[in-house]
Amino acid sequence: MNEISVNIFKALSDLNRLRILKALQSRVLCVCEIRELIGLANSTVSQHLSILKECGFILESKEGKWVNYMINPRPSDLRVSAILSSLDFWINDEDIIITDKKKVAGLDRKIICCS
Amino acid sequence: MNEISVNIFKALSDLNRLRILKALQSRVLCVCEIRELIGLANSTVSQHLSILKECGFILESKEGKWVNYMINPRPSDLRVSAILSSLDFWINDEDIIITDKKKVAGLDRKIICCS
DNA sequence: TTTATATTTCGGTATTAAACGAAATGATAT
DNA sequence: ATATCATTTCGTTTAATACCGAAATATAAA
Repeated sequence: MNEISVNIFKALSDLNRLRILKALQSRVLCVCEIRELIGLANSTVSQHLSILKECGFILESKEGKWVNYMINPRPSDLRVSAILSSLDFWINDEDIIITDKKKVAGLDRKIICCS
Repeated sequence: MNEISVNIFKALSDLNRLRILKALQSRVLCVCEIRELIGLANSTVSQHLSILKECGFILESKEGKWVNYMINPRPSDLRVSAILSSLDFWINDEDIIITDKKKVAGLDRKIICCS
């Protein structure tokens, strides 16, 4: 990855991307589930995910027709891993993120998708 | 300041602001000196400084007709102080920042200003 | 193979942020 | 008080980013 510092901060400079990172801290999510949580179009969510992926914050893995996204457990960039290993320190004061946390538990892709 | 996380990352998501932070790591600078280093208009530099100041990254102090800017030695936000106390860890891979470091030493407000 | 579902890519619009110069402000010196 | 210089604020233009819907792609099921 070898991202330059400004790109790392740019990736973190959008509230919706911070919401996604924090949601993925709870568990693996597919695009549909994230769209449901955040309330943006699928295509927009996909775009945000690709920015986070590009910097090494998250990984994707295919499972049938779904694409699962998860926090990268072993980022090559030390700054990215520093952020990820202390996510609660860096991101904790936005009301919406606290609300999201509760909602993530109730998300079920069997219900959300296929609609 | 009690800044929310996304604002902190937004403040860091511009290369010119990172350049300013790193330059202030070397020493206190006035707006003219920073304008000379970065190559932007005074008004633009002033705007960048106010964004960094708003988040608590830097402090200003007036000295005659000059306004000196410096790294905030005691930021109230833990995230801001975490960034500032490890600036070399967070910001170190942009070529221009390495170039800037050499130039800062040669800046002299007596020569730069008053022109 | 056709159909259905999930995701990504593309093209375009809307919002946000960066940049400038000019005018206004603040401070010092004449 | 007037002039000068550093800085900030204001109004505007330009560039970057966020967003959407439609079309394209990929996988799975019928």
